[in-house]
Amino acid sequence: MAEMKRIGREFFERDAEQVARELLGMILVRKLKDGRELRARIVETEAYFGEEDPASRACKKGDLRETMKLEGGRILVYGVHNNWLINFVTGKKGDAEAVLLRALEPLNFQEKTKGPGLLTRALEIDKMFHKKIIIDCEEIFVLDDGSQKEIEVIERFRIGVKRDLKKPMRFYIKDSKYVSKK
DNA sequence: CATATGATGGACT
DNA sequence: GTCCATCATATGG
Repeated sequence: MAEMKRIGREFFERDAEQVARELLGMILVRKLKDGRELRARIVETEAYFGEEDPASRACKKGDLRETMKLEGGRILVYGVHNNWLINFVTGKKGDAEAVLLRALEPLNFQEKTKGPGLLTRALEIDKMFHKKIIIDCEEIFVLDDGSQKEIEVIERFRIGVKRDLKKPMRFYIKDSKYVSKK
């Protein structure tokens, strides 16, 4: 078994695209109140930016933009169509950037996780986590087991957005059965 | 307080 | 691929 390393602040304080790519293959750990520990591999992510990104909710002023401007490593949760979506804020303080978690591969549990709204339900993530810091959070964090180097990354345009950027900002693990959409 | 708005999911063609 | 139920949130008065 490869060494399990917990991801720190430096990892998140970089460009959203870079973080979105490198998050693939890593393990998201969620400790529930009842003691159960859910583990899932991150298989699909999307990068979002600020004012210059027409698909980002941070292109308009408000709490979403302010949260995305915080330092890398913050958790951002917001609701749409009665689903909670979880993001990790990336970049330095002042940069409006974040990475959306779109799909997970469950490792030790059996719930639907093929989609951003489904995975938050499976992991019991809600607005309580908004603005928390993932670096030293006991209830949720990310582990690197070193499997990332064996992964082949596919690039696609983002899903469900009206206007996208010129460059694909959605990334997923090739051949994963748990990707939300090919 | 009123109301517009989806970074969705699931059902259906 | 298209349609749409549904509801927390953001924003403005």
